[in-house]
Amino acid sequence: MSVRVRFAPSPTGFMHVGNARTALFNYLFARHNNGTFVLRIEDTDIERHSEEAVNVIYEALKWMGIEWDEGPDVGGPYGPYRQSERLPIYKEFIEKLKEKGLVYECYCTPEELDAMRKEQLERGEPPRYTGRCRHLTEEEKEKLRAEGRKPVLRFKVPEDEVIVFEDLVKGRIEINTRQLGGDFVIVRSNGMPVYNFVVVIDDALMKITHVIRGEDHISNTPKQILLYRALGFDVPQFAHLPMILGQDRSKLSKRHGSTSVKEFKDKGYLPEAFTNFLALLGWYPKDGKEVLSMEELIERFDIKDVNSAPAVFDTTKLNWLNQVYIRSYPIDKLTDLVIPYLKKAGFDLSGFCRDWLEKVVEVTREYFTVLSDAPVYMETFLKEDFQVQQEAKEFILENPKRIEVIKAFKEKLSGFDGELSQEAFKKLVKEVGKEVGVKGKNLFMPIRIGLTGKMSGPELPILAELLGKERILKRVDNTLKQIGN
RNA sequence: GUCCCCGUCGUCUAGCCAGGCCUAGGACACCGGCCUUUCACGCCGGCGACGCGGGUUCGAAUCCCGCCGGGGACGCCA
Repeated sequence: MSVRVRFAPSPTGFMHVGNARTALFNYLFARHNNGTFVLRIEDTDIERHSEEAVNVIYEALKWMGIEWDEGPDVGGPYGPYRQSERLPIYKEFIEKLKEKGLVYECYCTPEELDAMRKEQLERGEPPRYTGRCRHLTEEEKEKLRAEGRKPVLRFKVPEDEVIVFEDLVKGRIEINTRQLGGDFVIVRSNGMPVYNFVVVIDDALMKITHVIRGEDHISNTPKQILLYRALGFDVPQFAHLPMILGQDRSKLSKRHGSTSVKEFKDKGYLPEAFTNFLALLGWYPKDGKEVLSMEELIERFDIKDVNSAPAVFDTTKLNWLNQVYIRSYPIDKLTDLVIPYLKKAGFDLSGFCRDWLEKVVEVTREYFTVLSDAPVYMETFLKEDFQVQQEAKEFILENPKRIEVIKAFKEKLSGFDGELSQEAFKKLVKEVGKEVGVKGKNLFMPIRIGLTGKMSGPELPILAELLGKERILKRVDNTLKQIGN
């Protein structure tokens, strides 16, 4: 039987990194096994659902390089792929359970249930539904209905049975049905079926063979297995991924900082780096190679190698990976990605040709951690009226020879004719050094400051060649003016 | 409270199932050096962990028990 997995997010308006990793692991597992990756939208909670929110999911997956074989937009043989469109299907199976006598109507109100739970907790008991509506007579029901109560449908949980499943990540898990919290709701009073029920119908009908999801679903699994059995479906294999934790070791949430895929995209993380990083959260390749393309991830991925311990979400390594990818990215693609950040930072790029811009990206890329760093480092090339750094000013003022160097350099360059190649620039600097009688730091640093206003940056000759005579002259004047000469 | 899951360097992890090859390996971060007439890159080196206590064994990170710690779930959310 061929492998079929699914990613089933609910459209909340943002894609959490935990969900992103779940999607990725499902995808890697599917591709590694030549299986099918299904995208299903879990929107039974209609109030919150919006088309916009579904798009957020599409965008995030696409950005990460995850493609789905079946889904709401691309269709597939087991559609529809949106739970809100599957209501008639659910109805059919609800009827089946009714016929079998495995469900019953419960007229308890949310308030009553809350009170019950509270009491139980106070008595130190685990909160559970006591099953008090289990044996209501027709008359009693009629009476409750007359009060205006609308019933929910509850599934009868067997008394004392051990549900066992072999989790692909965690190993054997056994849970007694007594721990399930009593008969659970499968249809709300408004007629809408709940997650634990629809997920089973959908996974079964969509022929899902492996359910790969977060560890927080372990406690739902026995309930779902009960439903699979009740409906006569084959139970799929389960794989529960360890939780992703924040710095404080609690479940990662908004209060831990950036947790949505969009935020990482906007900060300027490359999708390759982000995906690579996520893959390493809870999984490790046998050969220990850590920088891996999607193809390489697919090749190596095995659900059995997934770690069962939770992982702290620490972006330090993501930063490193991003640098690695930035340095090896195709320069035209990288330039495309960098330009929006430059514009946002207020640079007018109309005066620069594409070719030149790419060259600048090439010599500055090794300084970026994230793409949003680009403006800071590229400013050196894009702006003539830069601010001279305080540290640089002080350095020049420390020794009168240093300002002399800048002036001599300006003089020499003004009289220079022709293409300012790297070689020509080097020669020029050498002559300045001789003239003023300095060398080393005292020669090079003033020139660097003259050109950039900074104490550090790319190699001078490369910088000079890319800038050209006119712009260098403007810069030197700018520096001189700020130092007070 | 009850049940479930988890516990190796600061972080991601290898090793654990099939005990000795582990004076516990790698990566990131950090620190130091080299390279470089700057910074960064790169290269080399360093720091740094088996939660605790018992047991089994000639031998335990690995097996068993207990404790402690962390997390998750107990919804008419998914």
